[in-house]
Amino acid sequence: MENHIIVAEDHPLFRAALQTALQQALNTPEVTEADTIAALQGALESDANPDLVLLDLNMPGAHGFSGLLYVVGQHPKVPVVVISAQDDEAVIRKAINYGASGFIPKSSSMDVIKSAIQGIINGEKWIPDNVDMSKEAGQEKSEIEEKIATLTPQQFRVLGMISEGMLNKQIAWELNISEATIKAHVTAIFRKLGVRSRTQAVIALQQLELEGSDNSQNNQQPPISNS
Amino acid sequence: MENHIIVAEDHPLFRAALQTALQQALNTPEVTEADTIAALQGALESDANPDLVLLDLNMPGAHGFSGLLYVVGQHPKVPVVVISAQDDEAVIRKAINYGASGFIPKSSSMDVIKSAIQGIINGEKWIPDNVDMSKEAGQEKSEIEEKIATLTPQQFRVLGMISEGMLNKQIAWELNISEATIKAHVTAIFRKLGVRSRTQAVIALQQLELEGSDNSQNNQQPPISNS
DNA sequence: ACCATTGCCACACCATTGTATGGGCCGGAC
DNA sequence: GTCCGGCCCATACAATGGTGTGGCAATGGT
Repeated sequence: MENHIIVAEDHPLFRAALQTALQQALNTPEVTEADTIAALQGALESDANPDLVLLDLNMPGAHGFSGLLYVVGQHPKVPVVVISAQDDEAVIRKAINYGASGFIPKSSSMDVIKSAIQGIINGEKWIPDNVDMSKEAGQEKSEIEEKIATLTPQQFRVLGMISEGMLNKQIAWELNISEATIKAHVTAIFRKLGVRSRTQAVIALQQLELEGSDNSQNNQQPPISNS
Repeated sequence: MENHIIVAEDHPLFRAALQTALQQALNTPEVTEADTIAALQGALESDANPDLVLLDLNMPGAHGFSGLLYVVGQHPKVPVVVISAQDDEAVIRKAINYGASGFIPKSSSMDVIKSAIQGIINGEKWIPDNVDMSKEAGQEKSEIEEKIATLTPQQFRVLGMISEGMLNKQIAWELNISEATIKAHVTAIFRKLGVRSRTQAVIALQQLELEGSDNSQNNQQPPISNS
């Protein structure tokens, strides 16, 4: 069988390793590589129904889970496997809750990666088995996450550039479209995100990244008793 | 002896607990409380030479280590003890490298806190003893961190408000000064940070928070099999 | 006492941002 | 087919953002 796989992975070495794993795990797969979120978007526009997307978190152009949220938001039918160097239980659970079909830690061995890919291609879920997915399975997406998933591809690109500090003028030049159009996109993005300035937009995006790092002082009162 | 201590801590319960610890650890200390970075700044302007500052990370008005950086930048002689719910080794080492005189995890018992305070008042350093500070002791501050330390108190306040998405006009109203003055501050801040827009300024600030969470692929186990 | 430095402030001026309105071109869904 | 929605573009306008210039007061070194 011929499978089309999109590999969205920043690090060239690891991308090559994934290539090898795919060649061995599948029969003559057709692999498209993407090293940025923009490239991933391009690949999904060429073929909106790949059999699988391997997605690294923390790619250039994305922040935290925003890349995953975008893909599952725009292409709900496409199975996405998250590949990440971070393998906290919280990160894994979050990825699955946001619609990923699986999670493969970068520390996995080649054999593990191969079997994971084969399983997922056949419609299974796949996660490291030392993770307990049962508890708290029913988390919801936060506000901002749902909103990001409603952005159109172009809007998502523009938002990414805004959150890199670029001016409307620069974005227009980079995308080869007029500044007037950029402004139109920007206004649309603000409406969807519920903010009123580009500064607030990048602040909203930061929230995304911090949410995973859990923690802290939710309700932990001081452990003090005293004399 | 009369000691003047500033307690900068957001959570009221914990602030009260620290009060108790201070009363017991020291002889009739004079304690000033601050629940925001702005309040801490005010306290430091009233008395620029307190004997000790207890500083919680993640206070309203600060982001990550920016509060610590500001205090040590503007008041290098004042000993600062960081108090935090996060007690990762990386966070602790970072705090010390940025000029903190000690680190007290929020999970510490009352006795530990008392002895820590007593030690630091006497000029010692104090860190949890399960942390190995020897390795990599000579880290340097990153670009952005050094820059933040050069901000004036007012500039620091303004930067904090910018990174909360406020307009110049709103900031002016909040600080009871004219918008023109805010703009002057903003321009000065940008120069010091090396950025050209408020958006880039908040992006620069995010870098600060992410730097600690590094660690990436230190996992070499291939511990997986599958679903 | 003098000067240099630094923070604070205000006015004038230009650049950027954000919105509204209106239009044209597609491709997919009904 | 028609309708809808994304994408593109333009004009005009109001608001906000950012800089240059200069003035004032306080500080600290000489």
